[in-house]
Amino acid sequence: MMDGSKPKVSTKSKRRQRAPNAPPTGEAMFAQRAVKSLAETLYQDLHKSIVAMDILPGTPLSENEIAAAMGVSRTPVREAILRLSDEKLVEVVPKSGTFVARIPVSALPAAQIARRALEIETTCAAARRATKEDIVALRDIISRQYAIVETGDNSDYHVVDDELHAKIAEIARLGSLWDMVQQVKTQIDRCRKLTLHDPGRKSFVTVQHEKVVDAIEAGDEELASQRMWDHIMGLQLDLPSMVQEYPNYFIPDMDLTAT
Amino acid sequence: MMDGSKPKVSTKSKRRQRAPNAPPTGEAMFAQRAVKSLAETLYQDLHKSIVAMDILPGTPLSENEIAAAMGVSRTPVREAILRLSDEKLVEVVPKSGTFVARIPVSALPAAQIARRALEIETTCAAARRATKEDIVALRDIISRQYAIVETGDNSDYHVVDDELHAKIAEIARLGSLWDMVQQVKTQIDRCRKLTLHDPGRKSFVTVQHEKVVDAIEAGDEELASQRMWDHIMGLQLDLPSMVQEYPNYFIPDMDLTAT
DNA sequence: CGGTTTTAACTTGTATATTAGATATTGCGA
DNA sequence: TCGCAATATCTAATATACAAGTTAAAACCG
Repeated sequence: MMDGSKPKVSTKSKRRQRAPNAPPTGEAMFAQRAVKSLAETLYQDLHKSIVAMDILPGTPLSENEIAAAMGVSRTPVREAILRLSDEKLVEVVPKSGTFVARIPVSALPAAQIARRALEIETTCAAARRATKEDIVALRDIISRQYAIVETGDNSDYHVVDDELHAKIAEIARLGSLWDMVQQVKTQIDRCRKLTLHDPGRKSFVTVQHEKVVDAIEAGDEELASQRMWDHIMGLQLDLPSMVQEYPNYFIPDMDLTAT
Repeated sequence: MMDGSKPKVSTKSKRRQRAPNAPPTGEAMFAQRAVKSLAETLYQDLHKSIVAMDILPGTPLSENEIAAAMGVSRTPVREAILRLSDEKLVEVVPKSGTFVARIPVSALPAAQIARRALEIETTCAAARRATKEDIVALRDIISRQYAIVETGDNSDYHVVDDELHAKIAEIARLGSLWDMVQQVKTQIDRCRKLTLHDPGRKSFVTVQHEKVVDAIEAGDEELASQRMWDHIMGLQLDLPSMVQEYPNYFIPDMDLTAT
């Protein structure tokens, strides 16, 4: 590199210099992320698999294996795993191994409480702000839920369920609260995959949804939040028996006999 | 790679084989993370600098520059930046640059609401569970706050402030809620750095803290949460004037004239 | 001199190589 | 057979190298 064959005079060394405190000006800022990075894709895939309990807690995840299996290098795999580690979906043990995270028992009641608090707030705000168009959108989602209940197709119900909650948050202009709910909800979702679901429950839940929307339409904050409360509290996990049945999937960091 | 010069007979290929669904058994699991990884250190440093507004929104962050300055490779720097990106503290524009994130205006009211909801929940639970020892610990923190108020040392007050809220969450056995609060609080904290603080305010806040603790000691959920509400709502940011004064530090993704 | 094109230097994204630590197996000695 | 030490081979952590894309300044042209 020390050769003297520079085409002309050395071009004054400093070329591109961005002014300090200059936000990006180029067009890349507006790109719609047409191509997801490999790391992003891998992250989404792994996230989905872990939350769906397709990969069970405790399962070793090898960066090398995944990289080889997906035909990419370790770097994007690693970046995906680090993100999952921040979300407590994998446990990285330095120099030793990476494992699908076991579910910390203590996180489950806390998650339920946090979710309840956030969704109540969201529901109240939605009841205050909802327009006629918003109500139409909500009822559309509910009708799609009823359609799924009819067909009995299990897989898609929770997606539309989430869609409703997301829409309520959007109406409340509190989308970021729904993002938080989604985060805390993941461990609960993983638990739910461990239990068989009452087939009549989906119908029951949809009716609950409808009642919430009724109250939002009426602008009755109190009633709407009460109904949302009932809806969320309706999901009760039998922790002790679950932990007993699948001890390897949990971190028993809480006394289950206590409150 | 196709050579046939394997040293001996291939040693039965499979050696170390970890049983499926086997959580880690080694001692590394219990290591107290004696040595923080470079990535972790860099993350903490950058996080601190950004939240303290030592690095202003819009400032370009070059992975190469940081790596060179710290005498490490790009890899740990990159991992730190990716984490900050997940927390919305930096904006990464692919193939273009990385910048200290501007503050999304819409996130601020939402953060306030989320924080309020979570801390109310925490305070109620703490009022139910607090023991005599817990109250002693809380009062100790408050006395340290008063000490800081006396000296007028600005820098450490917010640390002890956070300590109190963290302790309340710990008493409530809802530490994870405090973790969530800390996350949403960061953008608010960055804003607060932009405004001069009333020197009498610290004293006022400490009195509020004391009143909250009084209510917790009395086991009065209602009163405690009411006082916590007042305490949290006492912090009002004058968004319009802040955005006007520092337009480059904000993303104006919300109509400030509306509610 | 103004507008356009070229181009080189900068960016992050990904791939590969090296390093250092953890651990299950192995082999040895009692 | 049991306990223990040696070691091979796994792991994640870090370093380096390369590729693909962006952008601002320089070169060119009118």
